[in-house]
Amino acid sequence: MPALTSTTAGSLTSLWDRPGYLIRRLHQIHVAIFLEECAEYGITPVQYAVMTALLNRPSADQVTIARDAGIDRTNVADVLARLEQRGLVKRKQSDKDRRMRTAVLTAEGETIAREMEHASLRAQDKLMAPLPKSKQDHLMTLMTDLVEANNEFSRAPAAEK
Amino acid sequence: MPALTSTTAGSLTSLWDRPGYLIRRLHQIHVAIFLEECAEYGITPVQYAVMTALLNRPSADQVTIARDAGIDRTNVADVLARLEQRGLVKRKQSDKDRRMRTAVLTAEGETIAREMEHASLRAQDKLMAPLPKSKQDHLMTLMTDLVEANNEFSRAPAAEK
DNA sequence: ACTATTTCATCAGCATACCCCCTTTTTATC
DNA sequence: GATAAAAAGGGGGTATGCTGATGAAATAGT
Repeated sequence: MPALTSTTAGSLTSLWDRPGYLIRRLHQIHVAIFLEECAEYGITPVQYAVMTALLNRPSADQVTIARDAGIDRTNVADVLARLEQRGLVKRKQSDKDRRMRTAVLTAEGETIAREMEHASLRAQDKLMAPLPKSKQDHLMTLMTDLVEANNEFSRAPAAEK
Repeated sequence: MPALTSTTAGSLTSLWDRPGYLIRRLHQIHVAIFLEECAEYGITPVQYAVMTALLNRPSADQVTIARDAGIDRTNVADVLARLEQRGLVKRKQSDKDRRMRTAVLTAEGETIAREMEHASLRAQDKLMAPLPKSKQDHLMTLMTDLVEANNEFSRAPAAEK
């Protein structure tokens, strides 16, 4: 570790030496850029993740969506409720297991999800632009390794790739 | 693993290829680990960032704290209110500028802030442990570069190191 | 078949994080 | 000195993310 320079008896640490700080700031920045680039759709990053999960696996139940998108179960229900209110998603009770509520994208929801790919790619590019391509790839690899290795520590452990 | 392969024309992207997804997950995981390691103190990562900022710069006003800690200024007010309620922080109106409310750590707040350094370092180590030291440093460098370069895009642009 | 456990969903509650708008106070400009 | 612009703080509102509790339904073990 970069050696948290202890200046006084109480070692005043710079926040910039803390991985948690950098991760939090990176998250803030990504959300800000995403919302800006996708403003015309009024869709948040998490909503987009849920819609992508539904694109890949239609009629999934909420637990499956949570695992696919790496989102907390209780939060998935809230997100789906908002998407349903906007007419982008339809939910119904499963016939096989009446505890489950499955969700599918509506025609409009699917259209938006597919259209948003361009905007979301713009947001990615804008976020990563300060790094040269090789370093972008390196960063992706490092983050992937870290997320995979620590996956179980989160309340919302994701399904594998 | 189920391998969500792209089945139709619409190039279904795996969430794992998106930097935003990895950053969000990394953030989730860090928060979870931090809360676990620091459970005895009942302090959140953001609260700890604010307390660190106050350790480095006592009697700062809320805007300065926001810039030091990289937190939205409306949020800083909420965080300070909670810390004040717990007796870890004291706020008062500035004499020089009566618009400002300055904050200082109480004796208890300062004690906790200093004691928590060990727990927070444990959390850092646990988060970064899956990577060898050299890659940890590399990741820190890449994240720092990205945050510095994109700093202005965030709603809460931080002060420089 | 019956009980015990697990699983899925929801609700209430707290903390973060941001937005917009408003009031108060300070500073800048004329 | 009056007025305009800027800055600090707050309130209200929305979305995310987690915890804990409750209830309903399915499954496992006996």
